[in-house]
Amino acid sequence: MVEETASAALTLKDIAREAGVSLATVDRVLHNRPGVRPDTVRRVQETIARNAFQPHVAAAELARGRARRFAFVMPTGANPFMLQIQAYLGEMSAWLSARRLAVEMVITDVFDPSVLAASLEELAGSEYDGVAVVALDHPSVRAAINDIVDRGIKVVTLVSDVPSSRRHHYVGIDNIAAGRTAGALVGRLVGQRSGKIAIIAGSQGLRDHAERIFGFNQVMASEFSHLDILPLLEGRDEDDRSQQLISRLLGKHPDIIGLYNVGAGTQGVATALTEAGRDKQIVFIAHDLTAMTRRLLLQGTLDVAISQNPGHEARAAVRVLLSLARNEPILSEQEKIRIDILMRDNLP
Amino acid sequence: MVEETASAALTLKDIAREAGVSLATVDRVLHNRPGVRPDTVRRVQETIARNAFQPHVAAAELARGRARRFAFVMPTGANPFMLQIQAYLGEMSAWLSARRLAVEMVITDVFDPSVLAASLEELAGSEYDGVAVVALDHPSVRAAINDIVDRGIKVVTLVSDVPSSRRHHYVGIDNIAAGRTAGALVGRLVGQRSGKIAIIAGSQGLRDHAERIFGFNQVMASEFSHLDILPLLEGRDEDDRSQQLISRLLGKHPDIIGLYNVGAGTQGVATALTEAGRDKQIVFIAHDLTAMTRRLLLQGTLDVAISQNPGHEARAAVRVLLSLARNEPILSEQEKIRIDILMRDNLP
DNA sequence: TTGAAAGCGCTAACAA
DNA sequence: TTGTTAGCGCTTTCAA
Repeated sequence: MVEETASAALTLKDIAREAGVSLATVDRVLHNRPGVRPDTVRRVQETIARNAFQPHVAAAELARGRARRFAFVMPTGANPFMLQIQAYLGEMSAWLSARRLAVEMVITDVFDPSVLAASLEELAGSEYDGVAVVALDHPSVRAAINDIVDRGIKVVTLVSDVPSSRRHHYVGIDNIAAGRTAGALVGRLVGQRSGKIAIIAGSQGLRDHAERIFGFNQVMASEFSHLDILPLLEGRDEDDRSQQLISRLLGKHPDIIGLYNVGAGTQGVATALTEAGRDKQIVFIAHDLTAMTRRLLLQGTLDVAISQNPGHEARAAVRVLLSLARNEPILSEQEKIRIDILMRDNLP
Repeated sequence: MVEETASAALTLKDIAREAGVSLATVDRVLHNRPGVRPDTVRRVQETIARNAFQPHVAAAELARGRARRFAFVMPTGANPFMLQIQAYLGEMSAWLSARRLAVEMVITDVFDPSVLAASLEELAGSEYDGVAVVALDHPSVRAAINDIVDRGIKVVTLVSDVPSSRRHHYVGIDNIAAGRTAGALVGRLVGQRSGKIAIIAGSQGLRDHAERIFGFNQVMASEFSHLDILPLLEGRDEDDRSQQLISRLLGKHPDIIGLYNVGAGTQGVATALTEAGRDKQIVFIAHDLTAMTRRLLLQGTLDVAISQNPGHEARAAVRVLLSLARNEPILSEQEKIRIDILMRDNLP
């Protein structure tokens, strides 16, 4: 039994002939370009629809000539997750250049709203077809994003969103759901035991951290209200500071049974746990898969890493920008970033 | 700070000029076609390498003219996971036809080795550029796959592998690791409690089921040896039969605390659990995300669904076949199928 | 408001 | 063994 899923190949010429116009006119209609009588537009559109005509992307890309240029605005510093995204973009270079796509990195301090906004404003005046940006949610950043959009450049926010802007797409996870997932896992994995749960974040000022904390607390309050949540610590995503804070906390509370690290600094937290000799008794959940969290998972110090796939995010951002630039529909199911639960046995 | 990742665009013509040969010769070398002096081959290859030349895929695709045809050999019957894969292929139809790719379904009884082998042999004589097949691991199937490969057709196994064949690629998960993941989750989620663990599969004869059982037992024996694993039940992936078997088992053992369903029939198992009023006390883990398992997760009957993303598998199979057909490298990180752990809060 | 025509960078058939 | 050349199906001037 054989079933067809794709049909024979019509071309622009076929449509032109059937609609009784020239190639150029069909092209104009296809791209909503001006200079065609409404009447003609309708006739051509009908012909296109009637034949379910799909223009050949390869031909379009070739005829276009000009290469597409995308800019990725990424943070300075050694954040391993961001470095992984950049690494995957690097690995795509052959794929990109075979398609005449150019991806350029713009490294800037995304945590300073005025610096980020300035970098973005610069891009607004540039020749880019699209921009992916790890965006801080701040009014001046929002304004800068809207400026870029107004210039006809496609914009996707990456990892961190600015929902109030007019960006075309967000590539990243739902951080509230990620926090809820962490909460559910802590609650489930501590089992019947009762005791205290510690939570440490980089800073409550970071939107993604705040959202994760919100989701976490939501679940703890509604489903595990017998557990005692300790006040939030802020480790600024630094190992040393996180280690000190957790060491002190462990000293004060001998009955901690669960620990959630919302941001970075996981190595510091892990060190505090092992030094106190309590890494096996305390359920420890953190974010992101790096060489370090992988090692901690394998040795059992870390119970679960909640992560988003950096390779997928990198590729999804490129694909979405490309689809937007080509005015193609986006395969939204494909581009949705999942919240991965990684344990020792399903490590990729 | 701006960093380039892709370079300016050379063309075949540039390479031809620099190597002192014609377009056609460069093309021959590029595709390892015969009829070029070894000497010339080397010179051209050096020029290509020196310039890191990447031929423009769009131009190649366009010049080639002929559309590529892929066949997907999928099982008869109403297996929801397989239907989801087919559905995602359907959703890709605009994407496919814009690239002049044709995907055709060949529905056959993949569980009968002779029927499957016969279907495959038929494809060997066909005009397909590539075949994706949900393959039973059996000598005659292996032989049929090798025949197809010998005809120059690209083959990927989908969901279920035949590692001993010469298929070009496998798109699916590591089922041993999936079983291990299930074991680790059951063991962790039952907590301090001690009691019995039930396990039911479709059939031990199915390779993926056998592998999952193997992985599950491995983890239970090494890490949760205090738990008592009951003998394996075989529900033939049918709801009714699974329900009966589990009902009887629950009646016999009041101290069951965990239950792992390796294959389909999850609805039957869930019904047995709820009818016995024990769905909240027993940790229940099953496979695949469907409307039904989603509902069971949300209502708390099912604790975890271990799944592989059918949309990703469908797209990965197409992309891999396409890359193979074009002799492009495969982005292996992208095409690797992950073992997803899905709980209520990270449902996609 | 519409159409004609010259490519884009390859592939493949044919010629030399 | 190598080269020449006519397209592939679009986009984009330029002309009408």
